Amino acid sequence: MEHRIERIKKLLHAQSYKLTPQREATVRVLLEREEDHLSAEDVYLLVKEKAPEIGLATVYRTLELLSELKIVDKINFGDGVSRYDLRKEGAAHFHHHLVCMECGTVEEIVEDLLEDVEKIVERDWQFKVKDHRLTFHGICRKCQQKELE
Amino acid sequence: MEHRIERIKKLLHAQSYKLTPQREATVRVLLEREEDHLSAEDVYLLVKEKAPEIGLATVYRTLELLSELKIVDKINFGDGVSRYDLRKEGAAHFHHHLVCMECGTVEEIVEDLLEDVEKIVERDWQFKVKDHRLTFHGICRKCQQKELE
DNA sequence: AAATCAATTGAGAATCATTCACAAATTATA
DNA sequence: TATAATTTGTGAATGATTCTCAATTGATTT
Repeated sequence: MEHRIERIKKLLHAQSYKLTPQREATVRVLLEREEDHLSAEDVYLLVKEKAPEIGLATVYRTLELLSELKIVDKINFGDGVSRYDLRKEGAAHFHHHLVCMECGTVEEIVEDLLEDVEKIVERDWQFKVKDHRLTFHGICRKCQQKELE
Repeated sequence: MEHRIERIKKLLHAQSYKLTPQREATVRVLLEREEDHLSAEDVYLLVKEKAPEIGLATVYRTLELLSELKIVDKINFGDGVSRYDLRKEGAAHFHHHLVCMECGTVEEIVEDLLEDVEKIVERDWQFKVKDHRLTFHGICRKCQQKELE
């Protein structure tokens, strides 16, 4: 954990940003809840537990900054909120998501899976791919089992 | 065009919804601007040209309805607006998008491309895929050429 | 065609997420 | 420690979307 904070600190410093206590608290929340897909509001409430004086705008600003530095990815599952997701250590690409239409659970897929597709897109559309967003909507394992009962 | 309106009319009637003049005007705008990715506001302004009395809320309601009936897909490219995109005739799946990070242009890919990936997801994650969203972010052909100049 | 009932509409208010403005506080640096 | 630049908290402002509700429309039955 500390190691990852250090790395993020360096990334910020490289662009002459500071890792203020507020930013650190925000990053810690993201690290602790890495599996989740927190909205800015969610993050705000969790950070408030560590640093009650923090303001919502600061959380937004921090998330925006981390997003620009590609430390987190901003995603949108279609409910009117942006969610923020830490990039995996050293991952070149954004990971994928499985959103269950029944229960709303979001699973992550870290595997790339899109290498071939990207090659086709680059070749046939002459589009230089820098990043991607892939989300599957469907029924998760648990809900499939429930349906059988 | 008339043929597609008829088809949509039937889809609505099948769920006992009416194709009111306002809804028809909205659908016509979507058909005429099929290549674009219009926001609700965009649609509103265009519909207003045909039917000046229409209200913004009605456009939102219509788009929401068409979205539920899977006649249009609601997408979000990360600027705070939802965009609405007509499904291709008879397409089982949503098409993909190429968003240029330079100029913001959005190209469409109608080809499936994800068949193999979906098989893997269904097999390895036991997730029953119903739909997907795939967007590539990168540099379009035109902007690549500009960079060389 | 008139009566009826539910669906739909327009207008504006309300809500919600996000951004902005700005004075005060903090930080790194000289 | 003084200085300058960043960052912060607060509350107000914005912008997209939804809600409320009375009025209108549309289909259906007589």
